[in-house]
Amino acid sequence: MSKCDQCIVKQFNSLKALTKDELIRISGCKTTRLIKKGEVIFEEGETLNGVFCIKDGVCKLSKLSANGKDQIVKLVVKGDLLGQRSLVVNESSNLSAVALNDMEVCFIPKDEIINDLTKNPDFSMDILQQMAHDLKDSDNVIVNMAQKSVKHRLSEALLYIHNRFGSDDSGYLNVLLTREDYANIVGTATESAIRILSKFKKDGLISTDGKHIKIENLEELKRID
Amino acid sequence: MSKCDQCIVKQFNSLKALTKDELIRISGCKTTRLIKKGEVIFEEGETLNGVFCIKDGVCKLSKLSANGKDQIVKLVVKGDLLGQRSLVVNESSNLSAVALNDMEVCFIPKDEIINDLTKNPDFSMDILQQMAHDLKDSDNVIVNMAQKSVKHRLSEALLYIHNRFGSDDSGYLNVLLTREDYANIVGTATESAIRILSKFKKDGLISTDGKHIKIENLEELKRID
DNA sequence: CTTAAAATATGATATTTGTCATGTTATTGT
DNA sequence: ACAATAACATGACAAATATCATATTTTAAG
Repeated sequence: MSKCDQCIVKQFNSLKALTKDELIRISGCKTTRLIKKGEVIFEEGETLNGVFCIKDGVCKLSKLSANGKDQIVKLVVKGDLLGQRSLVVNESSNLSAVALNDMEVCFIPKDEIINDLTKNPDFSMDILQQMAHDLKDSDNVIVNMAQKSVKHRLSEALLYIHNRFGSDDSGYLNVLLTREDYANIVGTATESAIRILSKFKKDGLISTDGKHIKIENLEELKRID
Repeated sequence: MSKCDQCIVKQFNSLKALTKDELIRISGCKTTRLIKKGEVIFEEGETLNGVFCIKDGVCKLSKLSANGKDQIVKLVVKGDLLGQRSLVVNESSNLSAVALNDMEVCFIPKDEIINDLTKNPDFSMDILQQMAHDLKDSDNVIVNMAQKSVKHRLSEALLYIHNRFGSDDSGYLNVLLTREDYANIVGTATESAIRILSKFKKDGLISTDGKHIKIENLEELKRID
């Protein structure tokens, strides 16, 4: 069993605010789980019995809209926590989580987190700050959705993924998304996303190799509006 | 000077989690301010030196988009707190706040709130829960913006205002918004908002008297998509 | 009370985006 | 290796929405 107090991943989330003792206690009750690409971590409406700490991999958080389309609300990466929101308000999850590549996650039972939340002000303050930050991000997403064109949103999605997840040696984005995923991030029809990506390709802004996308002209891509 | 511990308004926000002593202390340092309709409470980018507790009135929280349009992100009412997010992360405000009618607000200095936040776990937990709730709301707004038509969003805006703020004796919505405000809530051009409201009126879903809007057929309005 | 400014309204038109159809190319399971 | 399925691609068209112009009505300032 790996030890949370020695885990580097916790540096990137609120668990860093826990004391050594608290981390050791959590080491004793956490479970580690390997999740395959495409696997569902939890579904919208499901009761979460704890939080997930992402040790490796990326997953998408989405919500089903009335029109039957999934809207991807957030991408969650190595280092992020998952499920705190639902846990804090003691509600079932408002989002579904699906792995975008093979993942390794640690599951920490609800009671442990609640316990730390009530007893360690550093921890609850860190969670609070993280949530305040998420809320600001959400405001920005709302404004983008409301005011920017699909083309603009898609260019920004590419730039976001480039900045957040980086690219491999050959310059291809590290996260593999289907065209449908891209459509579900920017909130458009899959065909529209495909068309716009084709246009970007034709204009030399990106190149593609199957699902792999490489940004060829970052500056021009930033200028899209 | 009015006493916070006897103020009914605090029941509706996180200040209810404060002890009587803490409330008395806050009574001593808070200032009350009357704000006229249309007046700016604070601007995007402005440093907030505390939080506002809305005693009466309504204001809009908006963010300026790159295209020069304001996007209204939230309506804040009597009983709500304003500015906690910025205060928690110690950042300048990401939103502007403008009064939609005459308001009465109490301003509580930053240090007092920070002090309570670190010393009273009930208070910080309440703030945390409120923020978790806001975050869920934001997710829903994102999905709506991304997946629903302008007409649908506008119908839902009317229903939201009806539910949240109610109507007067004659059935007119209690909050007066310009057509531009409606456009900025749903994220569309002012002309589009005007056109759709005209259509709603023609179809008997609403009636209008200047800026005053009355919902005439709630059920049909709910059916718009 | 009057006049300028702002808000509302509506037509004409352009642009953006969605939908449906259909074909091709990749992936996956056996 | 090979079907079956999913993903990608693209044309044709429809629908939604934005933009620009202009007129009318309402509101606010002096």
